[in-house]
Amino acid sequence: MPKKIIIADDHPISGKGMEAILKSLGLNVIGLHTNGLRAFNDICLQKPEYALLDMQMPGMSGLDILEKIRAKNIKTKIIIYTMFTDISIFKQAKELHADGYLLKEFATDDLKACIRALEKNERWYNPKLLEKLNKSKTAFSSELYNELTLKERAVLKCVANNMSTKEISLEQFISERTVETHRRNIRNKLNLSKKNNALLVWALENKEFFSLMD
Amino acid sequence: MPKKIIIADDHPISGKGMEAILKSLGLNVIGLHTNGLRAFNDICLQKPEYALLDMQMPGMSGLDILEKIRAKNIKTKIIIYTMFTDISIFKQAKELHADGYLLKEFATDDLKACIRALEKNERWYNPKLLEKLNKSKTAFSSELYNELTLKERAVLKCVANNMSTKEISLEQFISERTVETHRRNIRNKLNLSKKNNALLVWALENKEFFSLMD
DNA sequence: ATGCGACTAAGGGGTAACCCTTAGTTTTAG
DNA sequence: CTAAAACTAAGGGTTACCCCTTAGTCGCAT
Repeated sequence: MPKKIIIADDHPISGKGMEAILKSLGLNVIGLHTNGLRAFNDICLQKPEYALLDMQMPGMSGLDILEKIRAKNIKTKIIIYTMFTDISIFKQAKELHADGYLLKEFATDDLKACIRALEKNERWYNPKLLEKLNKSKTAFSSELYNELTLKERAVLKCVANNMSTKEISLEQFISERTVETHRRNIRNKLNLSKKNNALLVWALENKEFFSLMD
Repeated sequence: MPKKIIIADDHPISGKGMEAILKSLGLNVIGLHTNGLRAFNDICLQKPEYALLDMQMPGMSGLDILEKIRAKNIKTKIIIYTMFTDISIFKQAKELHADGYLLKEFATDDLKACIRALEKNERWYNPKLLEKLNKSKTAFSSELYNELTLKERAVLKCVANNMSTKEISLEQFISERTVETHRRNIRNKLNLSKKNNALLVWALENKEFFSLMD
């Protein structure tokens, strides 16, 4: 007996495409929604084996549905898919134990691989995203950040705004030489690589975390 | 007669805090929810003058609620607030014509200013975010990006990984001089400033958008 | 009082990323 | 077939960032 699946996609065309691929994989598409809330209700009602959910939907995102389905202890396996490689959404989906995570652009191949995995009771995530998540171990360490002195933090914030040493020296009322000293001390304290611009890259990537601290 | 307001905040403590501030501003808090969906239903039912919505909520984010309220033509003025200064969420909220946008850390002052503005039928957004949005005229423009040639896009991706000109030349099998030429052409096509590292900064900030394109 | 940490500053030198221009070769489109 | 793009490469120069080291002043705590 073919497995049942419900699709939720904001974009009707993309949804139809998914439906076609799933049918070609021998699945029984029993629902196709463009609205998150309706998809959620339908999943609760029909409890299909799988649900394929777009992230970008008005009302209720795929992630929202995933969370609520998990909370209700429904055993439908949830596959999330997105347009973009936003690592934070992927992280959330992983934490909520999504059963699959696909990228739209690789829909065909990803779907095949994912369905195969799900049938073996395995999870399947787009390998590009897994790799990306792995690489992003430049994670913010508040312990290291806390070792910075006040002046160093001020300089760091300037760096995060891509200010030059000269600009920083003017804003902070210190000489350019002093700014350079601070820069070096910051890099050392944060154990950054000796690559060029390593501090700038770190500052930009961790801006959100310290831009509002202190 | 005091204006009515409904609050939605994932975090009960933060919600209580908001409630206290709003009361001190003479508002009538008629609802306090920790769940997006319930808050949404309550707003539909009671149609208060204002709604104050947290972005981080399970089920339905403040943005989701904003969108659905607008779609239903309910005249409740929506104030969104967030913990972080994520510019993309702010942008979305602006596009959906949120009536207010606050940052949690400045809750007290922001709320006062915002309510005052709303009473004059004006919108109010946290000035820090407005400034940030303004500064980020480095915003991603797919039109401009589409003007880049294939080789230029390849080089841009390398830049976004903080690869040096030498490293790029080795990976792309071209001379360092050629990489430099590409870099300059990219900068010109994207209208980037002549600041040092402007390309690197742009590449890092827009990585998400082009990292998986083509 | 002394000694540590923070902050300041500088000398002297290296490399990477930018600036401007010119120009040859290939590919593609009219 | 020819002209416009795209891709390649280089000459020659400036600036900014980064390296290492030394060193003075200030405030605070043992």
